[in-house]
Amino acid sequence: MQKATIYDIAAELKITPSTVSRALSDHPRISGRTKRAVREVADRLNYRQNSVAAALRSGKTNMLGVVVPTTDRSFFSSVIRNIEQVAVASGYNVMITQSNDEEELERSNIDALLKARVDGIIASIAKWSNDYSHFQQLADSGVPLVLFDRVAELNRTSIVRIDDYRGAYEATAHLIEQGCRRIAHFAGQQKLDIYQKRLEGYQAALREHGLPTDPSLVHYSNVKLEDGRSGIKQLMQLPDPPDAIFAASDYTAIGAMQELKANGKRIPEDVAIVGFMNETFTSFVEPGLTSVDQLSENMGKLAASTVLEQISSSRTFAPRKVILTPKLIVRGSSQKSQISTNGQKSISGSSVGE
Amino acid sequence: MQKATIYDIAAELKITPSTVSRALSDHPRISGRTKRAVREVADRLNYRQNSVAAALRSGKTNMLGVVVPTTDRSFFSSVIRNIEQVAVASGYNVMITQSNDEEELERSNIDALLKARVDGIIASIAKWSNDYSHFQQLADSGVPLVLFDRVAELNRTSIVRIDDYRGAYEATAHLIEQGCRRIAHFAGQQKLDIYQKRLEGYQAALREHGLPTDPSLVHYSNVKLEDGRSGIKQLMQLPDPPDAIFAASDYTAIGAMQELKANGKRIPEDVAIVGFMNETFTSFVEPGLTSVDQLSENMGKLAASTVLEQISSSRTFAPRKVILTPKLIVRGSSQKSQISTNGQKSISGSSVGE
DNA sequence: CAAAAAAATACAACCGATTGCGTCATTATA
DNA sequence: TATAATGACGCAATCGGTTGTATTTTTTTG
Repeated sequence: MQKATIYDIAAELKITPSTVSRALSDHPRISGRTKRAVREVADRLNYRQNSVAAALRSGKTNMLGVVVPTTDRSFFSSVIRNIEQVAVASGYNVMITQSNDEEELERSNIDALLKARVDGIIASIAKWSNDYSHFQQLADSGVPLVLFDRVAELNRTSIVRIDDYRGAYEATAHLIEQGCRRIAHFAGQQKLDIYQKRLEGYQAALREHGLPTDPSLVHYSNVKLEDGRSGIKQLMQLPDPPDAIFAASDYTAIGAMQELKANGKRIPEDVAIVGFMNETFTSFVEPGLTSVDQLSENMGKLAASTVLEQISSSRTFAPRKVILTPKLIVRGSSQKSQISTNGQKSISGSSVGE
Repeated sequence: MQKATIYDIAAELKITPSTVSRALSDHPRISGRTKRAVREVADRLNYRQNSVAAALRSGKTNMLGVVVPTTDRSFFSSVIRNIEQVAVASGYNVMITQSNDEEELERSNIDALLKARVDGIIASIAKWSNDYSHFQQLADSGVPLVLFDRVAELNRTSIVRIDDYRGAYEATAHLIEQGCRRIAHFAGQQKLDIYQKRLEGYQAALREHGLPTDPSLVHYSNVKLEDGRSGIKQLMQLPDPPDAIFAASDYTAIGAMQELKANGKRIPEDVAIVGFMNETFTSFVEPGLTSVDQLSENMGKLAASTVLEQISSSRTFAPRKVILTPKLIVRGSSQKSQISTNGQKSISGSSVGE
């Protein structure tokens, strides 16, 4: 039993395929009687439109391509989840590809998406990509492109990100408010803009609160859990060890927390900690890890709606920069003064502009 | 600047599109000289095959469809990650859809995948699906179908799952070995086979170790975190409260852990806990949560390779049942006797059969 | 009731590859 | 040298819809 086509329906009703096609898409110039008849037969034959054929002729696949470093980090999977929801609501499907943070895979993923003729692409740049020419080419070739979180300033490219600077600033300021005076920073790959901004926000907060910015308190790494542990080992050997840590990633923060505990340090009394990302587990550890929430849901939804807009207004579209204001979720790991007991105090807000 | 087609290449070289097509696909009956010339022009024109057109003609899209309840649970996102890896290695792309555990969305997702003419489908059944006819139809219509984790026994359908019974049995037996005698079970929706099997494994372990199976110790829920908390509240009011919990989900286990701590109970001394799923956070909480690992990586890889095989051996394929043996990851939450200090003791193995 | 206007449907090209088969040019064989 | 056997490529149909335009049918109008 082959799949039914519009030709089968047309033959059965002794009308032409074009009429069937129009009837199915509710074209105004087809009579109600014909439409009903067509739908009836279509149902009976279990007809399902062949989107491949439709895409070939119409030039629209109704597919969105997504390139992320990996799907199994809760931040990315949450973004994906929300992209998919928005896409489906607009009749689009989503193709997911992973770069494993490698430039080569990133390139070949883009290639595959281009071959599949997706209508638009949403991506977050691989950690080890040195060169963004593949993205720039993409954008220049007219494919709507939206970068999120790990972005780069490219022509014809929209961006959805959080204000990393501000997130870092607020996190650091929060630690200062809690009475911390020697605050260390676990920084990420400075190649990525997000980690640069976080470092800058951290430094600015120190300066504006009249604290010195001691370079020996900044520890650079790949922000994995182990990096947090080794970072602490180093820092604790300083003549004047830190009384707080602001980590650019929750994983590093957790590693730091584990190592500190192993050394008998109390958190937050001896060392307060703030992470970044607000991963699921932050609320499960003890004490709860204060963290900067990246608004993955909004990010996914905005990335999707932006690329959809860009698709529909094809030529005349001005790339959009959306910068969300992250939200500091305060938990036990940083709360020296017991101001609130519910364990969640937050600064928030979000802005969309230029 | 329009996208280049094989016609453009053909025109430039004064040969026919069919020759170009064959040259690009390295057809043996095209001369090396022509192939080189074609590739050179293709590169220069930045040609990229239009897979939509190729798919229409050849009847193969080289796309796999995936239906999961959600992408933002680490188990599913890990499976997805591995599916994608295997798929890409074989020249396939992956379309992801989410059912949100709803039957209606699950149906419409399948519909979308069918319209897109994916070559095969990998799915994990939605929690609230009462009726699996949409999957059976799918399989009957000849689309290669592989179900994983949350499976159902359907015709023409391959299955990749873990031995939930055994996982539960080992988990429970482990608790018994640790000296626990009143072991409660936080069970999931019995509609789903996986939760039934876990309950059965739990009961079997009790029986075979000469322990009574007390129905009041089994608490049914949707296995969310809150269900763990409320479950504990109930159980602790029993005249003879449990000294151990085997939860069908890590989330419930965490909830239980939190509630127990809030009541001043020590873990594992007063109450030992074992979860199921081995989510990332299990190693971050304190004490570490002993859990049954579901081998998400293997599951993803096997699901993908199975559906790929099924695609290539289309007609003659006998559905395969793959049952993986889960692995109990022992951590602090269940370790009363301090046998090993590394915090990880495990039973393991994996079998492929039937 | 004939002509004009509107409504409904038919015709046919097209999207960009793939592929079975036919054809011509070479080379090998007798 | 005539003929068979290869090799290399061209021809044209095809996949299943979509869509601009032509045509027929129906309704409206004078």
